[in-house]
Amino acid sequence: MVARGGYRCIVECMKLAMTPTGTPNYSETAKAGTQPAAGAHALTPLQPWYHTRTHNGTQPTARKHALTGSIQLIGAQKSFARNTEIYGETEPADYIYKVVSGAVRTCKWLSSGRRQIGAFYLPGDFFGLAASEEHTFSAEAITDSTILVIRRSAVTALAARDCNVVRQLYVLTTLELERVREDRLLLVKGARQRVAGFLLQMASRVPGAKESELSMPRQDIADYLGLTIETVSRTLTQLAAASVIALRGSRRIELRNRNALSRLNG
Amino acid sequence: MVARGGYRCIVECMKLAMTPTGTPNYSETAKAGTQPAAGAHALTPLQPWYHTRTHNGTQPTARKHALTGSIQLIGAQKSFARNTEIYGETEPADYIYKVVSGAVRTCKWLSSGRRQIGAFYLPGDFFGLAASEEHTFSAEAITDSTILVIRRSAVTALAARDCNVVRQLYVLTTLELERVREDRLLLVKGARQRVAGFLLQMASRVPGAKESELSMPRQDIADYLGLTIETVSRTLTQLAAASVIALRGSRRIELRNRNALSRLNG
DNA sequence: CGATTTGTTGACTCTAATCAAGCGTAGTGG
DNA sequence: CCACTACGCTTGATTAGAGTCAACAAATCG
Repeated sequence: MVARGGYRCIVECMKLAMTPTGTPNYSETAKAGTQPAAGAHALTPLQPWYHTRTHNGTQPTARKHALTGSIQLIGAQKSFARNTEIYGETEPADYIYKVVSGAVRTCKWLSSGRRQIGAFYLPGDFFGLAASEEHTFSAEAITDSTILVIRRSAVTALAARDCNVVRQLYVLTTLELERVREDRLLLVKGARQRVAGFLLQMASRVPGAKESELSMPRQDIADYLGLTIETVSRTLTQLAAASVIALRGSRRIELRNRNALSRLNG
Repeated sequence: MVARGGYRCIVECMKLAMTPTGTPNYSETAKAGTQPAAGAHALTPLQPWYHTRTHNGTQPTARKHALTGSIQLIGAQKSFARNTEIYGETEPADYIYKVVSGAVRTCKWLSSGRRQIGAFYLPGDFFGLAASEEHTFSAEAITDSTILVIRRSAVTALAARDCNVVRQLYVLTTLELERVREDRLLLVKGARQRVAGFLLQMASRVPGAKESELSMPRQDIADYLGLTIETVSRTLTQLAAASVIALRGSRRIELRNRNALSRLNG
């Protein structure tokens, strides 16, 4: 293993490109999916795009609305075990993905040996929406996950016929852009602020309230925030000492004082 | 003035919202623009989206191709003096913008009094493409600039009729997303790496080669990289001492050894 | 149950922030 | 035209904060 905390389990059989038939041999068992009312939102009308606020995480489910309906139907579900690669950093971007259950991280290896995590994706989130024909990040399952895998060419074909598909892709990308921009701000702050911001971010994305179940280990948080695992651990301990949060086992964190967190994040 | 290096020149007459006629009273003098062949790219066909590589800055002009043609025509040019605000952080996002000449920064004020710069925009670049109906960053002219100002509602109307417009917006946003993602990586590295990465980034974006004319002052670079002005200055001095770069006046920097910079950036 | 991974804590180091002068150029007015 | 001022930039000394190395504790897995 090259560096601490990294996984490179290259499971060849999971690579998605080029099955003989042109269609991946995934079990098409159409499970209902965990997210509520998939397909219920039909095609968004034109004007309301700009009214889909993400902003301060006040609408945690905003990203889950778009690209439902038709696109959902052309995908196939696939299971990925913990720490297995969904796609590699330089693989052709032939598919787009949607998390049905579990959690996914996208990451990149810096030549320094450090791993950087680009984003976390939770149930309902799309990922793999790349600009180029090659991925610039790799994607890995954090926990055992079920992923909806959608052929990009199918989406493209759909888009050629149905303009609303393009529109939905646009909305999706725009929201992601907004999120990444906001996210970038985290990294210019101190360790306490980064951790505080991260906790708020995650809390705003899960439907449940106070008790936040983080699906990722400390190392992932560290690599996401550009900190070391030690600093993350220490900071969490500090926050717990100040009873801003409470640690209930390593993955379960209760936010006892969001205002204090927001103030820190400021 | 609140903090060092900040400008908040709120020139009311420059605010873009709500002129009585519904059209801003900008001089419609259709200057040819500085970028070559604006409008020459017509409407991009469907498939080639994914072949528009940005990747390692090998195609610095990639972002300048899209959204030409029809959309260009519905905009009006407007001049902004150095350090004036183009739009504010919470203003309604009624317009989108394209840099014709000059340079623009988008920024945000953190409650700590620090200013964070989100991005720099150079001639040919679009900015103000927000997801929500309100801007989350403000935009300011770094130098005296000419900006193409386009009513968002006009774009929306166009998009309703012409599907290709949506497609172009999508491409534009996708490229921006890719860029921001890449950019985020810079901020997890050390000071030397950040500065090196920044220099390469800027160099890849201007058409000319070795001699890079940075349009922004040190403070802007610092706020962009999440460093202090002192650290930026010191780092540049160091790089110059190692003759990786050469400083010719504070804004003019020659890259003498790109390989070394890339290695640093890695 | 032992073995291995994952998380916490401590001591020390090193990098970048902070505080504080000093320099150089550009612009202004006598 | 030159002195004066202002601003942007550089440099130095010190400090705070995160990284590193190392040991240990806790949780998880087979």
